[in-house]
Amino acid sequence: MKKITAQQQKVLDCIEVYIKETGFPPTRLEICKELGFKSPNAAEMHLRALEKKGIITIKSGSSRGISLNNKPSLDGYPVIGLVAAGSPTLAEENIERNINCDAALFGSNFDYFLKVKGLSMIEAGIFEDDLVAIKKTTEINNGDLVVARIDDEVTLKHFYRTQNQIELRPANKDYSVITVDDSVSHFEIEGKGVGLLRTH
Amino acid sequence: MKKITAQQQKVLDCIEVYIKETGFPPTRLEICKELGFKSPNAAEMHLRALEKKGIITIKSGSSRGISLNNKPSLDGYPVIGLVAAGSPTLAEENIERNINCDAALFGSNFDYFLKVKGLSMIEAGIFEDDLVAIKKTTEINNGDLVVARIDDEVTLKHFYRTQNQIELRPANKDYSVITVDDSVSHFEIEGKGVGLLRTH
DNA sequence: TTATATACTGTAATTATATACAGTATAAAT
DNA sequence: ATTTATACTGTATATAATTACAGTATATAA
Repeated sequence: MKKITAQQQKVLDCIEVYIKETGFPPTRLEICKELGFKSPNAAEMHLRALEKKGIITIKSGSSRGISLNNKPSLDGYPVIGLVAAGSPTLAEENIERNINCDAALFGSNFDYFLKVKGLSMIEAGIFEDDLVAIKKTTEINNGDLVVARIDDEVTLKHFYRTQNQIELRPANKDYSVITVDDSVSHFEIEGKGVGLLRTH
Repeated sequence: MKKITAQQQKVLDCIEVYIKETGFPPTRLEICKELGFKSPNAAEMHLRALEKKGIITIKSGSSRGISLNNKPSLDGYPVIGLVAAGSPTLAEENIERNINCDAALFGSNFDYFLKVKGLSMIEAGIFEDDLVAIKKTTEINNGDLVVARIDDEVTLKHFYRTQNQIELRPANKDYSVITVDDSVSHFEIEGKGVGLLRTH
């Protein structure tokens, strides 16, 4: 993101405050009135600059057609979509969006949401595109829902430790159990599922 | 809050979706285009009705001057456990606890959480003690997850309207379809499931 | 029976708004 | 030394948008 000038920041703040108070964005003239400009073109130029810098989007020809592109929700939780091979789960590139909610929404606190891919946990009531709230921890008990990394691939399964090996069990009879053994060069528990969020 | 008609609900939903997608409210003509009306006055009249009922506020003379009055409830969203026979779902005695979260957690806004009893929706990934986010509305499409009241009993099922009857279908082959017919003295749709919350 | 509310079509006027164009001025970058 | 970006004023105009008014039709309430 490019640097923003002091005046552009003022205009941006003005838009944010206006939306917060009214529920819709201001017009050029309203921005001028608020900031003391005498020409609508003053606002127009700042809006163009902000758009060029990718901070807002202006829908041409529409009144009040300003949308804010920044949703950095300070206290939101990141939604992790597909994890690119080799990148840390929480890397910027894997964050799909942010969700604002209470830290205690699922009893214990958590760190991020993982968006479920595939149907391997369907019998546990975990469907594709469901969001599983993940708490970063390596304290795992048998039967826990875990996020594990196996050879640069991230997977969500039930964890079971038997006498001398670790099993990652799907909840779908069409999938097979993953056994962590010598054929696996890298294995790591990233965290534990503490909750689930689904939008119908 | 006064009762809202089906058409007014459509207009309200349309506004909510539009704001969610663009960041600013629609014009009368945009509402018409979305809902198939041919006169801007159709939208105007619905907006006036919604304003009269206190659901929206219209800033006169402003383009796109629509604000939603839906307030993020101060002490969170109620979790409804067992609904006592004869009592309104949201009656004090049925509220188990309150959950603090964003109104837009599930895309559209919602009114309360219903705690799931029994296994009748298990094949839809809805387990016992899951919390289903319910939006109070009577606008239902086939296949929607609905909260229905049948003879003072509240149930969560999939809604299907066939030629001449209404069916409430469970998502569990061990349960049978409920057919709404003459044997039912009272039937009412209370709302629609828009999301799900589960704590592991 | 007569209102009153819902649910629209269709037209038109007024005003709200975006946006182009012509300037002025200053500071930083090339 | 000349361009380029910032930071505006001031005017004008096409069009976006609200909103009034005149109808039609149906259902429900008083």
